[in-house]
Amino acid sequence: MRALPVLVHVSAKTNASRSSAAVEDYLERILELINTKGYARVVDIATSLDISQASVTNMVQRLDGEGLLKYEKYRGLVLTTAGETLARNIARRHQLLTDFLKLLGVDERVIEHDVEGMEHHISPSTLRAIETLTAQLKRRPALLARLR
Amino acid sequence: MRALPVLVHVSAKTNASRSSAAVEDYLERILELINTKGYARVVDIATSLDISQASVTNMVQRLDGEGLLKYEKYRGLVLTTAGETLARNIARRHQLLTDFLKLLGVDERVIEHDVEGMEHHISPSTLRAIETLTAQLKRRPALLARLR
DNA sequence: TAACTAACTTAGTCATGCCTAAATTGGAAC
DNA sequence: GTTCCAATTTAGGCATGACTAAGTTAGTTA
Repeated sequence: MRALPVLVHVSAKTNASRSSAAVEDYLERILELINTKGYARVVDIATSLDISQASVTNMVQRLDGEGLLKYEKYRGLVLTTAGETLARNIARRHQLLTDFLKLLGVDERVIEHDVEGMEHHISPSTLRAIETLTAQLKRRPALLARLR
Repeated sequence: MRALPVLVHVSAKTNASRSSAAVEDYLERILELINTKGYARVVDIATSLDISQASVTNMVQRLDGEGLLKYEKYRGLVLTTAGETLARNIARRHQLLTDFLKLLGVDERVIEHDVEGMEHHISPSTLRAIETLTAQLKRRPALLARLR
């Protein structure tokens, strides 16, 4: 009697768990819209990200397929628990990076540009390191003064 | 007699001057290969970047078109002055970011991954700020010790 | 309830940057 | 000089994520 074959190491990462930069941008903005306006329609997302409504419809359908939000044609969308958790993490990362660069005296416009580019490529451990550094810097005004 | 119309602010950025992440990756690696092996063939670049030779041929032809290197079919390539200058700047940025994260105690593997992702999105002014910060940190062992 | 219109969806296209498979080139060895 | 073969190029394709144009939906207003 042979042992049954066993699936070793069943994908620790599901398809949905590795999100692209575009997916992260959408989720981040959707959460922000919901927090400020109370809702996020296709047209709101499109305006906010400065892309076409058609592109947003496509992506929103995809995010629904990935279980990050619930979407009903013509009716609107809400983030799922998974989607909201992910969006919050993305937003937090964005905020931490912004705070860090602010501390260094980088110009606001440049901060926005750079953070939007960088944020999708920063690992949790790097983020933690920057968080720690930021905290330490905040209590060293003398050092901060030297950074300009 | 009317004044002639004048073109104000003639594009400070030529087409070639805004390089994509892919272009930067290629230039960076080509310079590195030339510095270590003395040359950079299509096959070397392909192996080093872990992409196909066909893709490298395409990109190399494009970089030639953009004036960043001189390429002769089947014969090889050399960086132009513009290409080498750009490549050096990219390499320097890469090094600065690596040094910075090293100082924070981030794991080498993570540094490599994150720097490769981030480097294409960092403005000169942000880079300068990080450079200054790194220099200051280097002379504060007590503070550095706290970052772990 | 019929028309209007903002919001939305569908269909088809494009650029980037990668791929594989199938030629082609040219230097080395015979 | 032929043959061989590693390096290279060409041709054709694919995924992502954007676009425009054209058609659909549904809430509002007359």
